[in-house]
Amino acid sequence: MRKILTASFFNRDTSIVAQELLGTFLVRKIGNKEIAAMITQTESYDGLHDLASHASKGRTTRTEVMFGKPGIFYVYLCYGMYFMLNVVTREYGYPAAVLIRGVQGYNGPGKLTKFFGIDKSLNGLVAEKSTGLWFEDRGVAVSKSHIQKLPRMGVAYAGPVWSAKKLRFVLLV
DNA sequence: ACGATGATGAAC
DNA sequence: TTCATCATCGTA
Repeated sequence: MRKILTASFFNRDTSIVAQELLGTFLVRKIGNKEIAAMITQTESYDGLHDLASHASKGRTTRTEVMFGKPGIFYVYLCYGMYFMLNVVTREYGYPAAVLIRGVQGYNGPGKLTKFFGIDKSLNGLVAEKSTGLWFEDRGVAVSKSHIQKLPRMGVAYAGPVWSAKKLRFVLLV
């Protein structure tokens, strides 16, 4: 079973999407080469009130895509070196996204984007086959007991309340 | 524990 | 136009 995830999958509660993304595959096609890896770690960033989210600063040139349609990519450069891959969730106009923090074999968001050849040119594009990067449900069953909930990483600046929230989801293998 | 390295947003 | 800040990683 191979089902490509579309807008209706992403147009839901952000932490539900973040959890259901675990066990699905991130697929990248460059030319006629196709690579895929199972997603094992995600983080949820939801709404203007979430101080850890870039969108908490409001609508800016950088955060604009987070207000966009569900199922588009939000890619940005971090620490001048690494690209971060996010997928926009919720309805158009509501700022929310899921950070793809790790796939099987490549933990760490900077490493996985390097491995998949992801850069800013994908920012704002729809996750579908024609883009060359999309999400696929390959029928891996993930039970709730195999999902670990932890605080998000590197978000101490968001203050004690928001940095403590368990919005990082890890798939136990 | 820390430096590399550059886009970003806010202040001036 | 300048400044502080950062959703990281590899080397110490």
